Amino acid sequence: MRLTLYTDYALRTLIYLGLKGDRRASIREIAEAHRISENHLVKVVHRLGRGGFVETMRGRGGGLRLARPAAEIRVGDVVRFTEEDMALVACFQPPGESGGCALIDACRLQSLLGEALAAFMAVLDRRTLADLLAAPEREAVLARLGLGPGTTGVEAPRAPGNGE
Amino acid sequence: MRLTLYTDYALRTLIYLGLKGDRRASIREIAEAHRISENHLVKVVHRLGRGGFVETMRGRGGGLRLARPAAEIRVGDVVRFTEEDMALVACFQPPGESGGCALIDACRLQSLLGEALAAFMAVLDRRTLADLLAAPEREAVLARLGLGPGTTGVEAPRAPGNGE
DNA sequence: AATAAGATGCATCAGCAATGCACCTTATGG
DNA sequence: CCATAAGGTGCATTGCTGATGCATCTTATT
Repeated sequence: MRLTLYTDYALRTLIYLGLKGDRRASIREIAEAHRISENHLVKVVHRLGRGGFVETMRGRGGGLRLARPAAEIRVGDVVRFTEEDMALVACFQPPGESGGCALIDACRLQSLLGEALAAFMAVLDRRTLADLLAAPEREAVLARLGLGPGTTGVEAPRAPGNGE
Repeated sequence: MRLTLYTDYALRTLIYLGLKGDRRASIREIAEAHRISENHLVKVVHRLGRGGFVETMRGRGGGLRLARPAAEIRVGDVVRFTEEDMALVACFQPPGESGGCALIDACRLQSLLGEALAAFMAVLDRRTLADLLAAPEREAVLARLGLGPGTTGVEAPRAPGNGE
């Protein structure tokens, strides 16, 4: 029972962007900060863009940014969006000659697992990205990522006309 | 986010044994009924045996049986036992030179996912195998599996001296 | 003994997540 | 208007590991 790395990367990217505030970040920057595959991250970011979670901008000086305030991005929505297969078990196909679960009607397993999954998601739906950022060690991590108040070492100057 | 087939088979095996009551079933019989790999099922059953969920008996006339009444087998315990990896996300390794999540201290993701997982398991812990067997269509499935009152076609006669 | 069951270890297969690569599109800046 | 820096897109490849198959052993019944 695991979430895919895809979802993992998506959440980490959103957290990174949340920490960064209104400044844009490039995919490369995020990939290097987390030491993950840039190629893979490209796809994650793209999908997050199409899902309305981040706002991407092409071309020079482009990059990405949260499309909405962190407090309005529910963790559950992100997981639901990035995690494709939430089936938990195979149990497809009606019973018959070509395989399939012979118990399908009798066993309440499907509904039980569905109920459990709902409970899982309910917890994630109660929290937003903002909750994930509200940690006591926030300052230390900002510094470690080079995102501190001084913002040294990161070549992403405050975008003009985007002051919040 | 999926459970392994391993867990799936384990649950289906227990359901089958629960439907069969005090009569023993062979691995082959269960594999054929569900049209799944006998080889794989062998390992599942063995593990269920070592976990105290089923009682196996070697040799002629052997087979397996629930080790405890269905009402005393909690679904959550089965899943916990058969599903090895309940980590959900990678996020291991402390931050440092050799990879690892740089956000590890700041992000509350770990604890949030842990909370969600607990909610998931709590639902499964509220139900026992007996609950999974209590379906209205029970009779129909018994017949389909050849486990009906007549027990025709299954060469597993009522074991002597095991009347409950 | 013969046979029918489970026990066990090892080899192999296969699906798919993960990654890499090539190339395209878009935008900014000089 | 070209160079460059960003993201967009599709396809090829890799690699992990769950899943499967095979061979052989042990145990128990008849």
